Amino acid sequence: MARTPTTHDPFNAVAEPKRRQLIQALGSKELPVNEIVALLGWNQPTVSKHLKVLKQVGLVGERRVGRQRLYRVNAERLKPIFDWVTPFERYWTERFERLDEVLEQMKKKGATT
Amino acid sequence: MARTPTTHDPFNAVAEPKRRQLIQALGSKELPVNEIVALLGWNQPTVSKHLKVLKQVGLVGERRVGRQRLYRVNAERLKPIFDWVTPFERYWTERFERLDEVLEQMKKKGATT
DNA sequence: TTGACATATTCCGATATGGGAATATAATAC
DNA sequence: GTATTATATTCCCATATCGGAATATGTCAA
Repeated sequence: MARTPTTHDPFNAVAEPKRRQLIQALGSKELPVNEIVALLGWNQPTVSKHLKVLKQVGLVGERRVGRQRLYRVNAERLKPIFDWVTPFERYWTERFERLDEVLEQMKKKGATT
Repeated sequence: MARTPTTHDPFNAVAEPKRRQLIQALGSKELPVNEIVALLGWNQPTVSKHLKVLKQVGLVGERRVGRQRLYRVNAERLKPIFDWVTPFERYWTERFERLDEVLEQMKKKGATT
């Protein structure tokens, strides 16, 4: 067996740095390939190919208008990644402060020291 | 050029489903290869190989104790993924409710209608 | 039609992957 | 030293990948 295909799921699609850039560049805007090319400075086939992968995984949507194809991010498809990684947030965030908060609350309630 | 190597960054390392399972299985525990094998039901070389990749990217740490090697997750290395994906949360979460909250607040302040 | 513009596809090659099977290394016990 | 346990490494192979260059498709305009 080989590596999991890039089109298998959002995790694999987004492993490619350029594909992440692409998604970020799009943001909430809807852009024609044209402008993406200008924006990122890659050559057109490169952009089209990456868009194809992203479309196959459902990470972007496509709308045809005249000779153009307008692409937009389909953010919901990123949720699996978010959901998988979020539980680990507590290990690097100072949101251990939540614990501190609780302790602070208890102090207040207990009033005198 | 070929695909970005799995050992290049957390994104690529975690693209492999088994590697995600592995990380989840470890959680905050520290386990010897032994138990990981039992826990996941894969064969030992498979586990070792995946651990190797994860270690190279810094996603797990290793501690030697006797003949065993205890592995633990290095959660901070997941932060880049979290940071990249988090900005998109607003597109699928009902935390648009934040907006609603604000509007609600304004209503209250403005009192009458 | 012909041409120009917008985008997609094909062909190529170098490269790494992940699994299985077998084997190597390391550490402890006897 | 020898056996045993714990883990890592090597070899092999089918399979995708990404980029570049060239080319194909599609749509509008004159």
